[in-house]
This record gives sequence, structure tokens and C-alpha cells, in this order.
Amino acid sequence: VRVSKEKLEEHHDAVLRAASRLFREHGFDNVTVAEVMSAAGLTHGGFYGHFASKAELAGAACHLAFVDRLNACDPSRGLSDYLNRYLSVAHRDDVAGGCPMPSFAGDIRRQDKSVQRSFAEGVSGFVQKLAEMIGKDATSRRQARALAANIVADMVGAVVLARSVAAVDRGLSQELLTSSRLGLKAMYGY
Amino acid sequence: VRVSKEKLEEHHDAVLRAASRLFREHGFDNVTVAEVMSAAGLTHGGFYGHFASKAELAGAACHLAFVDRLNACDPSRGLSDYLNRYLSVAHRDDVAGGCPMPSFAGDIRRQDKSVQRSFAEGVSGFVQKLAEMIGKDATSRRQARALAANIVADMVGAVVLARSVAAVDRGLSQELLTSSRLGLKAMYGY
DNA sequence: TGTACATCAGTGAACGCGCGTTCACTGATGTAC
DNA sequence: TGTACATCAGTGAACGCGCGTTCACTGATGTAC
Repeated sequence: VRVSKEKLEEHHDAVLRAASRLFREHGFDNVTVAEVMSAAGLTHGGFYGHFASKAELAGAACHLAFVDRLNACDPSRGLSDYLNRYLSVAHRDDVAGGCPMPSFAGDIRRQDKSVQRSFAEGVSGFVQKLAEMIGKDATSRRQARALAANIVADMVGAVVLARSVAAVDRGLSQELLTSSRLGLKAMYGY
Repeated sequence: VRVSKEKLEEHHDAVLRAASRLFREHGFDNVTVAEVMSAAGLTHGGFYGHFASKAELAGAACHLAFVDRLNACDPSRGLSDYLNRYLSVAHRDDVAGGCPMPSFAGDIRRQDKSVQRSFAEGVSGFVQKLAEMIGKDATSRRQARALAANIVADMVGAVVLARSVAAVDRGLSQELLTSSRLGLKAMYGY
């Protein structure tokens, strides 16, 4: 059932987008190739016409997740606004469409090196972007980068932990988000 | 090959200890029952004489990891010393014997409810313990708890991220640990 | 422009492999006398 | 204390099931004339 070149490209994108969301939601190893293809409206057999392996898809999906997230972020709204959204219940509960760092950080060590490189690039880029947002408020470049790295760790840790306990201890989950939100504001607002 | 009651108890403990380390190192779903039993010096068939299922083992192993960690921690050495050790390269690289929060946080959502409860209890207890360490230095109980929650998020996020990029970007991994170590000291030392 | 044919994206069955769990069996332990 | 037997912790083969990957086949696309 050959399809036109436009359809072929659409299918490729659909597979990649479906994978990016499904991998974030359930982790690389808990999503089957068949599930990704089905979410893209195709059958599993055709997968290897689009990607050489599941690992290659994982790398591409990880990269796409970071790119999407960086593009969606609007620096002009300021750091405070960004932290509020990142540490919100909405972001905690939108795992599939959320930041790839809390989703992938725990699993990435067990993935292929290429996937790990894709992830590390994303983390580095994210720290850099945050450092630039901070940098505007004076301080040296080194200090901004160090502060950014600390903020990223706090943000990611808060969301990872808030998600991990959300199903069994709603209050603790909320507390983790709120405490980091307030703590971070007190910190970078010094 | 029936064994004595003492041996039986020893075997039970050995299985639990092996599971606690292996699960922390590789994640619940990436360790087989056979591997746990083998690490305990037994064969896989005898497993169901000790535990009703792999999920039950996961819950018990998670609980044990938190208990071991809390017992090992010495509050009298102070918060600063504790942070230094938590955010060290040694702790980053000792996944099997390290804190269960960075190891389990990402996977726990996909485990049985009983395992999630065991984890949430551990997190809550950890925050509480940290709050008590902070509480000594004056401040109200509520503030101490909020500060503790933020510190925990930062610590866990830094270790999770440092581990996730360690294999492909040593410098970034180091940077994340160091930035959080310095940032946290500046914060709780205010 | 219309026709004939080669190409190849997609389909679904099948292959290997690994894992959680079960089970018949073994032989040392613990107990009843 | 010594003996006979029931118990049961541990063994290893086997069962079901799921998943990544392969492959023969299909039929629409794109191209050569």
C-alpha cells in the first residue's frame, strides 16, 4: 500500500511525535513499537521503513521533546512566570507533553549511548537558556550558569518527586511543588 | 533440600538485601527474579517461598532501602556535612548503595500501589528528618518543613541529573553536583 | 495526455528471546514415639 | 537418646505471554515511453 511522498513524511512525523509523547509518559522501555505505530495510525510492521531500530527512534524522540519544549518557552515572560508554570500541578499532570528531563532522567542511563547524548545535549541547552534569562539581571556569566544549574536541579527534582508520590499522597506532592516554587523565588530574587 | 530455620531467615534477608541493591542500580523492571535469587546465592524457583510476587519484593526492598539510609545517616555531623556527602561524586557513582529517591522516583509511578505507598512514606520521612535537622537552628516548624522539602527536591534533582549525563558528559555532571552543593549552602546558611 | 510497468510504503503473520510464575521432585530438617 | 516419618526449602524444567525484529506479500505511486 504505497503512499505519496507527502504522506510518507507526514507518517514519519506522526510516528516521531507519538513516540515523543508516549516515551515521556511511560518511559522508553514501557512503550512498544506497536503502540507507537498504532498511535500514529499505522501498523507495527512498517516501523523499520522509518527508523533503523527502537533505539534510534528513542534518540530522535528525546531530541524532539527538548526542541518542542524550548520553542514553546517564551523568555520574555520572565523567569518567575516560567518557574510558576514549571512547578504547577498542570505540568506535574501533563507527563506526555511536559519537560523531558523529569520523564527521561531516571531511565536514560539504561538507553543507548546515542540517546544519552541526545539527552545530555538537551540538559546542557536548558541550563544555558536559563542562565541567559538570569544573566540579564546583572551578575557574572559564571555565577549565572551556576545559579541556573542549581535552579534546574531543583525544578526537575521537585517535579520528579511530586509525580512519584502524586497517586498515593496528594498533599506531599503539592507540598513539594509549592516549597520549591517559594524557595526558588526567595533564592533567585536575592 | 530443606534448610534450617536460621538459614531460611538468612536467605530471606539475603534476597531482600540483594533486591534492594539491584533494584536501586537497575530499576525494578530491569532486574529479573532469577538475578535477585542468584545474587542471594539461590535459584529462581525458590523465590515464591519467600515472597508472593515480584511486586511484593519491590515494596519490601524499597522500604528496606529507606530504612538503611536513614539509619546510616548521622544527624550529629550536621546538615552541611550531609549535603556534601549526598552531592558527592561517590554518591553519584554508588547507585546500588545510594539514596532510593533518585533511583526509584522515575519508575515508581509504574509500580504497584503498595510499592508507591512504601516510597511516598520514605520521601515524607526523609523530608521530616531534614526538617528536624534544620529546625534546631531556630525558625518555625512550618518554615523548616518547607525549606526541607525544597532542599530534598534540589538534592534529588541534582543527583538524578548528574547520574543521567555522567556517562556522556562528565563536566556537566560535575557542574550539576557542584552548583547545587554551593547553591544549597548559600540558601540554608542565610 | 494516456498506458504499462517497476518501485516501495504499509500490512500482518511469524520468529527468537526473555521473563514472571508454576510445579513435580529432592533430600535435609524437625518431630513423634 | 535413638529411630522412622512427615514436612517443606530449594531445584530446575516448563508454561504463557509479550516484545523487537523480519519477511513475503499487496496495491497505490511514480515514471518511462
